[in-house]
Formats: sequence, C-alpha cells, structure tokens
Amino acid sequence: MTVRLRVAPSPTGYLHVGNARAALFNWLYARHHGGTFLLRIDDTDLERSTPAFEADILDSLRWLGLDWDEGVEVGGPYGSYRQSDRLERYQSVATTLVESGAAYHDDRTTEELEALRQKAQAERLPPGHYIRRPESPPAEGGVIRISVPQDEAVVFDDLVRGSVSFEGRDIDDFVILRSDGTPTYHLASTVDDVDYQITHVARGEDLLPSTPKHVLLTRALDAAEPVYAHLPLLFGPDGKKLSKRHGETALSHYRDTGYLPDAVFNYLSLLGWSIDGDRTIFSREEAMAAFDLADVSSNPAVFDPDKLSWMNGEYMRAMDSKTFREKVRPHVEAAVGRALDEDEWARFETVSDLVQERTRLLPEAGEQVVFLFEDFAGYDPRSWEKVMSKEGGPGILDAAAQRLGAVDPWNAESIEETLRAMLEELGVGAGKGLQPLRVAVTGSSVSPPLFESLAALGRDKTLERVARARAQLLAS
RNA sequence: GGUCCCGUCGUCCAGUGGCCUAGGACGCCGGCCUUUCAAGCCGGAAACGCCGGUUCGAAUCCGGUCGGGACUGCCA
Repeated sequence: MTVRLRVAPSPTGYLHVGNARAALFNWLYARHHGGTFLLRIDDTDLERSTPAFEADILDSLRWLGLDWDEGVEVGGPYGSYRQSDRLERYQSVATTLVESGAAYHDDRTTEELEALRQKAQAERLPPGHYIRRPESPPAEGGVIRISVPQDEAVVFDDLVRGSVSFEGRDIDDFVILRSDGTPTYHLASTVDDVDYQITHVARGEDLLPSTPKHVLLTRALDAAEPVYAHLPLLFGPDGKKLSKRHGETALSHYRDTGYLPDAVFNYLSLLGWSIDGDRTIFSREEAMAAFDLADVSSNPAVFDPDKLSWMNGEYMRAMDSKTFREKVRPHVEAAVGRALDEDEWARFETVSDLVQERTRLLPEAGEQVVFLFEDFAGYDPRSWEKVMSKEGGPGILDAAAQRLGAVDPWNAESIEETLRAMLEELGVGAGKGLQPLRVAVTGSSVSPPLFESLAALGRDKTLERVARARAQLLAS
C-alpha cells in the first residue's frame, strides 16, 4: 500500500518555520516511500483566514522545494482540498454522529460552561469532567459535541513516541460543529484525513493531546486509523515554543533576506533528525533516501539562526560562479540603488568569485561592492581612526598615487607587483602600507582583496579617491 | 490545578548494555595562513539533571525525584 501524507496549514498567518519543518518531514517520508504528498488548506476559521496568507504558504512551500502531488491549485481525484469548500460534508458527518448517538446537541452558554470548568479546576479534576452530555440534550441548535466514553482508555501508537495512552475521563466532550454550523478543527481535519485516505499524520507535538479525540472520531466514522508521528516542537532560545517574539518565524522572511532554499532545507531537516552521526551538509536526495519518521527524535529543538547562516554560507560557496552571479545581481543593484549597465556588471564579475567566498547572505554581497559603483559619502569612522595616521598616511598615499598612475596594464597582477615594490622601497609592512589605501578607496578597512578591487574600480576612480583621502587627512 | 510529552556539551545531533578516558556540527577561545575581512588548517574549553535499583558491566533497562514544555476554546 502506498503512503499518503499531508500538510494542512491554516491561512490565518504566514507559513511558520515550525510548519515548514513539519511539511518537510512529511514530504521526505512521502518521497522516500514513493508515496503521495498533498497540501490541504484548513480554512475552517473563516474569520481569520485570508487569501494573502494562503498565497504566502504556497509560495513558501514551493520555494523550499516541497512540491505536492495533490492539493490546492494542482487538484486531485478527491475533490476540493480546501476545507471551506466542504462544509456540507462536515455537517452531514456531524448529523450522522448525532443520529447514531455518538454526538449530541448542546445549547449551554459559554458562561455556564466556564463555571463548570472553574468548578472542575477547584476540585482538582480534569477540566472536562463536568462538561458531559446533559440529562436531556436539545434536539437541535447550539453546538454538536462528541460523547466521549469515560471508562475506556484511548491508546495509539506514535512513530516517534511509542505507545501513548489517555484515559477517557480526561478527555472532554469536545465540540465538532459550532453553533454557526461550521466544523471545528477536530472534525474537519479528521474527516479529511479519512476521506483523502491519509496513511500517516506527522505534525507538531502540540497536537498530541488532541490526538485521542481524532482517534475516537476516526473510530466513530468506522475508518482505518492513520499512523501518527508527533514531531518535537521548535523552541526559541528561551525554551518556549517558537513564536514571533523570538524574532522572525515566517519562512518567507528567510527567502526575502537572502537565504538559499537548499540551505534552509538542509538546516530544517536537522531539527529533530540526523542523517547519520557525522554528516551535517547533505543534499535533499540524500535526505530523501535516508529519512524515516521513526528516526525522528522526541525532544524539542531550539532554532539556531547562527547555525542557519553558517550553513547558508556553506551553500553560498558551493554554488558555481554563474549561479551565484545570477542570484546576487538583484541584491547588488539594490545595494547600489540602481540598475547596473553591462560595463558595470562586467566589472563586478571580475571580483564576483572573491565576493562569493565572503558572502553568507545574498545582500552582504551587495554591500561589499557598492564602492565599485558609487562614491561613498563618508569613511567608516572606526576604520579611518584605526588606519589613517597623520604621520605616515599622506606619504603612503602619495607614493601609491604616484606609482599607480604609471601602472600598465591596469590589472590586478601589475597593481600588486607595483604596490609590493613600493612597500619594499618604503620599508613598510603590507598591513601598514596597504590598509590606508583600502580605506581611501573603499571607505572601510574591511573589503574584498585590494588589488582586484583597484583593478575593478579603474585607474581614474582609484586616483581620485586616493587624492580625496589625502586631502581629508591633511585637513583633519 | 489536571492530562500528556521530554531530559547527552551554551545550541543541534550521534550513541539503542561493554567499541564511551562519550563522537560530529554551530557557536566560543587560542594558533597558523594572510593585504583587511572571510574561507581554510591545527588545537582547546564544554554534556550523560539527581537518587536508587537490575547487571560482571549503564548515557543506554526499571523506579522515584527534580526540572522543562505542550495542551487544557464554539483557534488550529
């Protein structure tokens, strides 16, 4: 039998990295087994669901490379993959359950219910203890609740946690249909998992306490239970569930700030899983071949942005030059503030390999090369202070200007040759002799390698900036 | 409060009774290389929460304890 897995986000927010990781594991498992991965949109919360969030979710999933075989936009043999299209189905299931006695109508007010919860808590009882089927439930109206058998334990196997058991008396009579006729998550999700023949449900551990409800519902529908796998939660550095207050949690933020999808994929796959004891960098094909839900660890993982950016740097350097240039161009132009013409772009290409080695996130590449295209407004104060001295400074700059004026041809090799000869003559070390030049030309003591940078900048601009720095130095 | 889950370096993982004087990765510290910064290379500090038990032998099995987390809604 072929496996069928799904990811079912709610479009009430952007795609969270936690959801992305869950989607990734579902995808890996489906692909490993040659099964089906499907995307369902759980938009039963009509109030909070928006098309914009849905678009963000689809875009993010595609960006990560998690293609789905069935689901919204691609369709499939089972009808709509959007829950808002299937309200009648859920209503009819709820009605059937009432008719069979498995569920009942309840028109108690939220105040009444709240009082019962308070009472239960005061008596140290499970919250749902008093929320049970009344003597004579109304024939219609209100919400529809499932009647949970109190004397039986609900036991199910979980691929990552083993056997999990809940006592019936600890499970409240949960609502499946709201008073406005819309289904709750428990109903819609379970009915869909049954209708779409989902074989494995891998989702966040936060849903573990809801799982006995889903098991009960599945049984009430007389359907086969899927295999569950509750994935460890993603935490922030404070050990609490990862959320907005920990910083950026939208997957699309990582796309928009210059992370590479392969790197994010690789990093996310390592949260709660490992390919083996010592490989950290591996391709999605390797992950796909090795992945098993049963190997997922059961303890929560802290999302570490530092490791992610390190990994992004690894992928950045592993790209071939051509790909790097294509990816980086928009960022370079954004940093420069305008589009570059072909001559300018050719200049960038002479240093692009050097820039690539120094880039972790795409936008950093832009920052490194703005000086090639625009005169900077001011020198980085710390760089200036560290490197420029009134004593030796003007002399070095003069000597460099003089020799650079005569360099021929104007390329990195002859520039290096000339400047090294100068250092020799003046008897200064490379650090002392070259740094003032770097600051004069790039505005900062940190830049791509100097000789190549000067070559790319051009003789006129180089001399102009050296003169400008010299003037500034003397004026100070 | 109740229910459930979890507990190996700061962090992510490896480890499924002896191969563990606990391994890899990020980060951190030191060094080398070097025109800056990166990258690279070399080295270092850094963990089995605690207490019992089982066993010839426990990070690995059992119990307890402590700690953390999730859930506890007509959100998902």
